Amino acid sequence: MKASDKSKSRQDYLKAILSFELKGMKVSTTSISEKLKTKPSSVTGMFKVLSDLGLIEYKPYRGAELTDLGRSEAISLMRKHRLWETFMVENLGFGWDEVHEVAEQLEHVESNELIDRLDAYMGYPAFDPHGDPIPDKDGNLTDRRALVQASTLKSGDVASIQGVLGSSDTFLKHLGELGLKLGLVFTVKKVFEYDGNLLVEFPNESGEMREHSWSKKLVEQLLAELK
Amino acid sequence: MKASDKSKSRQDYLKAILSFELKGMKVSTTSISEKLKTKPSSVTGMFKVLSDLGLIEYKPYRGAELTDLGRSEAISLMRKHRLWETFMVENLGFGWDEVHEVAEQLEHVESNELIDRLDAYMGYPAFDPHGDPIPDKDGNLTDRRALVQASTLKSGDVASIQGVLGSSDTFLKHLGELGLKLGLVFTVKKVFEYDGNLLVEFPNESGEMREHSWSKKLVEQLLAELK
DNA sequence: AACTAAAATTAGGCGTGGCTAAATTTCGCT
DNA sequence: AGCGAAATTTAGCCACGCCTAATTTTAGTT
Repeated sequence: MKASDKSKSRQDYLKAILSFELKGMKVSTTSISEKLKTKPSSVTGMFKVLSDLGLIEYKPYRGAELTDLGRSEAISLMRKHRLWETFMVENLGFGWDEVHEVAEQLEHVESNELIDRLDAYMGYPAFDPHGDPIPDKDGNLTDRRALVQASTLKSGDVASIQGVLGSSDTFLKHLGELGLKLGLVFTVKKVFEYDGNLLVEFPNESGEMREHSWSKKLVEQLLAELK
Repeated sequence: MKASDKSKSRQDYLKAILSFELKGMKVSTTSISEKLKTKPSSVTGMFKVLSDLGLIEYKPYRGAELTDLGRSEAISLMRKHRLWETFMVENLGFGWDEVHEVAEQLEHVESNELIDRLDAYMGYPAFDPHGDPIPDKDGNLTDRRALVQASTLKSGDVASIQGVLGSSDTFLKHLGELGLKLGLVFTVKKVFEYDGNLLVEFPNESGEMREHSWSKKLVEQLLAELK
């Protein structure tokens, strides 16, 4: 049995472990079993296997930790998952909420060439449709901690546009029509419960403050940095 | 156990069975085992399972035949396989010879919505990069165009490459090395009686006309459409 | 420090889809 | 028709990843 023996199951475990590590949580057999809809005893068994493969550090009763090898494998899976989600939303027109399940399957397709070409085809997006960063082929993440989807802003917040999640023609064209540019500082005047629209205020080209209504669809694709 | 319980293995068997039926060949346990790199005894076991699932008709010692249910499942897999191959070649820039393995994995992704959107995204292609017809979502095939083996062409004929008969790695790789692509228009300058080679002329990547000699073995596997 | 509840591991099984070896059926040939 | 080789099936086994039940370890409370 070699580390190069990938299996869907092992990959699912690595991804689950990574997700807990990223949240700064201890990786227990119980938590993993809940995430993967298995039982703790099954997780113990798999931890032994992953440990033998050098993918995790595992001490009985002490939980698990990814090794560098395991982490890079898990990040590669995350990269695949997020790139596929991006492709489905940006190119195939799926809703951002419809793509997770299918991406769970697509991420297990073994071909770095495929995923790297898909990445290039989409213009190396830095974020997926949920606003999560997409690791590059070396596993590096663009740091996104300071950025939030504009849809999460509250009334009274002052923020600047620092990125977008989409890259479709129509989306980018729309941004131009609204006069939105990277770095634009705006104030949230009101959040409409009803439809999720945001009433915002920002200066037009002449520097005069104007109010605009941004659609929910739009603000979900805007990444903002709070002032 | 239900028919809706798809499994990679069962799907591979259905596809293999379909491929033999399409060639008009009897579906024996030996032939399937060779195709799937398993053993005849394993095939016997799986035939029983598929038969219980109503996907094939199986009489011991008599081989197997797809039921309508099994055939429609197999054709759906063929559709997925060919659409993914088309996507990889047309959109991602892969060569003909590089896509089969990966498509074998992609075809197992379960989502009709995904494949139908991919189909639409590419404009409902009727043929894959090898010239094989792509079934539509109801399983209907466009009739293969009036194609002839390139080996039957005469001096002076102008034709385009529309498909290939072989699918071996070395064959497909060879096509790439020669710069042959689907749709390539060429002129037959001469047919050599001696060895059946064809002297042909077609443009290289830069658009300059060049003469090449195609071996008999090669042209027997090339499907062409006369202009 | 002892006790107990929660968490984790071990023991023992199960289903899937492979395998080898042995037995059986089919089929071509004389 | 019958014989032998080839094809096929049966019998019995294995690895993987899951399960339940029983046991062991840890950690919190008094």
